[in-house]
Amino acid sequence: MEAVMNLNAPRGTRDILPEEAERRRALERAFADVCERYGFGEIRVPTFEHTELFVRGVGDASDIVRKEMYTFTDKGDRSLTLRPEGTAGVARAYVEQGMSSWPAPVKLWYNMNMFRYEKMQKGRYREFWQLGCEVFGSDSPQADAQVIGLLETFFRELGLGEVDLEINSIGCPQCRADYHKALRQYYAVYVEDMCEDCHDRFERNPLRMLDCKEPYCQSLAMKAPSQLDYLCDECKVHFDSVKSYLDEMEISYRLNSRLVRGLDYYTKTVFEFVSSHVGTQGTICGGGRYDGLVREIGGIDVPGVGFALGVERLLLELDAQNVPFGKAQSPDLFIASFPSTAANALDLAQTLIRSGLKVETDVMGRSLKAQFKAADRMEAHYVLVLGDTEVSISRGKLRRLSDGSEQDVPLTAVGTLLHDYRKKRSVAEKEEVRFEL
RNA sequence: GUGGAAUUAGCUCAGCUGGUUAGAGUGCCAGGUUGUGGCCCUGGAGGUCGUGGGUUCGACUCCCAUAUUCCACCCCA
Repeated sequence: MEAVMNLNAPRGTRDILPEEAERRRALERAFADVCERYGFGEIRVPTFEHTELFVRGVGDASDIVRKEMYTFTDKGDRSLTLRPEGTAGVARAYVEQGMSSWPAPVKLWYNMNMFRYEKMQKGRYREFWQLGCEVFGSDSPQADAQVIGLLETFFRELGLGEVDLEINSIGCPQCRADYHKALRQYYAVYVEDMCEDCHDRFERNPLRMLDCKEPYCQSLAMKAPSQLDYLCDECKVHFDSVKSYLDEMEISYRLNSRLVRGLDYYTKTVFEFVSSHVGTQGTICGGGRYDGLVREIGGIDVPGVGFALGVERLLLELDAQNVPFGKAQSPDLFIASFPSTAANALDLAQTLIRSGLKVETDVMGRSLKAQFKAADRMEAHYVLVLGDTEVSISRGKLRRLSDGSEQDVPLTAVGTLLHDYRKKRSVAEKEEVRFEL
């Protein structure tokens, strides 16, 4: 009966250790910074919402709602669901907080964890993080172009290359209905011979038949009618404008008439940033316009456009492209001490750290030699040996680990010197030149 | 949800067709002069071989279950 404790993190969840946390923090900061420059404000919404919100918002035809939600009943007998995506919750907040009376457009960004009950693969987790933006209140193609522009800026500032932008328009409910009809008409004669999944898709969501991987289905998809030919005038003009704005901003994109979104709320513009490095989960970022969403969840008729960016996939991509990003900074100084000077070391470290430096001291009672090894391992820039002599004359030798050079300095000058060194380092880094001291 | 592969020291992995005290590299700790790192040398700690059953004289090696990961679908960030 006594079961052995399962020490594994639950399937699809993971521990984020300091090294990765550091990179994430850098990523999140960069994103927040770009968003603020584009005039977006941060929003944080609850981790769980009433299940009904996602069923209505994301759509009961979507896979997310049909089989991937973490739904539970609380003690008040309410059905709640851990958010599987961000937009529905943000849209709910928009309605509940009366943001429709704010000066339009309302531009929000978020950084939140999401939960989807899915089978694991690289770059696909049951708890994962998304960075996202939403623009409420503008039906202008300028808004579509601006969120894409924001992403382009973000990727550029990260130093990320080799991600492709794909765009498409899936029209509005009216012209999409026409297109669905046309698709069904086209597929009707073949459907018997198509794969099992496509039988289901034919009934539920014919758009999906277009990106089926089965050879036969794919051959049919090649000749299937294109959504773009069925766009109504308004949707067509909108899409053309989006494209021309992108052209104007010199953002390259690939038209993909078979690009579909997994969530039901999308209208008109849809887009993805894809990479070839993340395995089958090549989509790093997905987004689009969702003009019907706010009304669908019970608000007024407000247009919206936004995107969600997968943090784990972006990190994989940064790794794959060897983008140096968010590396922890090494200590400015390691203070080596002896039992008799431990207190002095702590005190000096305290002072220097308060001045803004990163300083390490030994708390393992190690030999001097071992302290040097430790300092070397953490790539400290300098080591100061603080022994009885140094304490009594208030001077010490500051040793630079990169070349072993030492200089004799008053202890009171150490802080200033190190700040000075640090400044020179950062300047050198910026100009990508070697610096001499 | 479907199909397949993997799981042995902190990490990356050996371990032949089941046979005595389970290995390497790396990392970690310590020593190689009594106050000085990176190289080198030596030593040490660390594994109930994912977990639970079963077959067997005997299982890390075979069988079953379960957990986790990975791959292909599905789908998505």
